[in-house]
Amino acid sequence: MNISHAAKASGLPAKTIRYYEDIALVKPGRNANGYRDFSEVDIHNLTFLARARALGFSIEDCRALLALYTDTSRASAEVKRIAQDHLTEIETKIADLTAMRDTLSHLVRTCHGDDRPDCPILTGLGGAQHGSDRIQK
Amino acid sequence: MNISHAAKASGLPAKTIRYYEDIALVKPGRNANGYRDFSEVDIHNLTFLARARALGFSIEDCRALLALYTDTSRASAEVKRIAQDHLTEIETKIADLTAMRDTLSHLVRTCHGDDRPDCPILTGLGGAQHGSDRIQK
DNA sequence: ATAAGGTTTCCAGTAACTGGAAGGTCAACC
DNA sequence: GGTTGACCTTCCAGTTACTGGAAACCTTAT
Repeated sequence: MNISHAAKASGLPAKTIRYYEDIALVKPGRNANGYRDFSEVDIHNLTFLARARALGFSIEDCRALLALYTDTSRASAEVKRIAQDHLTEIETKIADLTAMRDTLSHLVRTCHGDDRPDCPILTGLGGAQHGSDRIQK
Repeated sequence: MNISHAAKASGLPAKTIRYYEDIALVKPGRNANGYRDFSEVDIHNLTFLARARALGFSIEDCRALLALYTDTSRASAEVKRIAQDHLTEIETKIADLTAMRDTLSHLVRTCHGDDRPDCPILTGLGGAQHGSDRIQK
């Protein structure tokens, strides 16, 4: 299976697959002509990686998860720990973004957005801090 | 005002302030000894930048906002457009992360997390797609 | 023979810093 | 005057996870 086929099967761009080989996440074989040759297992691993990345796991987390995935004697505790840590990270990000959104949407709502120079958004960013206009660090 | 003072006043690390000078976001003066010398306006702009960055605006957005900020004849419409675009981005990110969180927290909940090798998280990532275990791209 | 469409490697760039090295400066203390 | 310690300077490299592009090779069809 050549790389474009592997790309289609896994949903990852060919460039990304080459990169994953570079950093030793996958180790496809090679044909006589030098082209990469992906086995079913390679495709399966790439699909695994695509899913884990879609869930926001870092490459290093993916490397660990993939190692655990192929080790049938692993304990699920280790996997759960990685996933739980990542879940906590995601929840922190959601909280941060939600706070940003609340502040920003308030600023946007109060800005008339016409051709007048007066702008509560810039005033808010510029340091006029009072009441709900305050921007948290 | 030297850089460590500016850092304290703006809440930005000194390294970041030097970087902002590098990319021409601020242009502090220099003392005879070569040390940077920050004016009140510089500090004010740094504080503006710190706030805008805390709201997740990109550096290039910050550059545009800062230019609009110092241009008292600007139209608020342009500012509102940048802010609204950014707000939309943030909302997209929140939605993406929320979807990740939902999938991942489901997987984490179903994993017993002990020393047994059986693990629904890995099974979910590995391609067993049925019902609510399916992972969205 | 050549053209189109694969594939290969390698190099550079992205965003926004951050760490570290090597060296200059300043204020205080002995 | 010398030395220590805390500043400051510049510059270079590394981070994350790719992505774009160039130059060149392979395959298949016309």
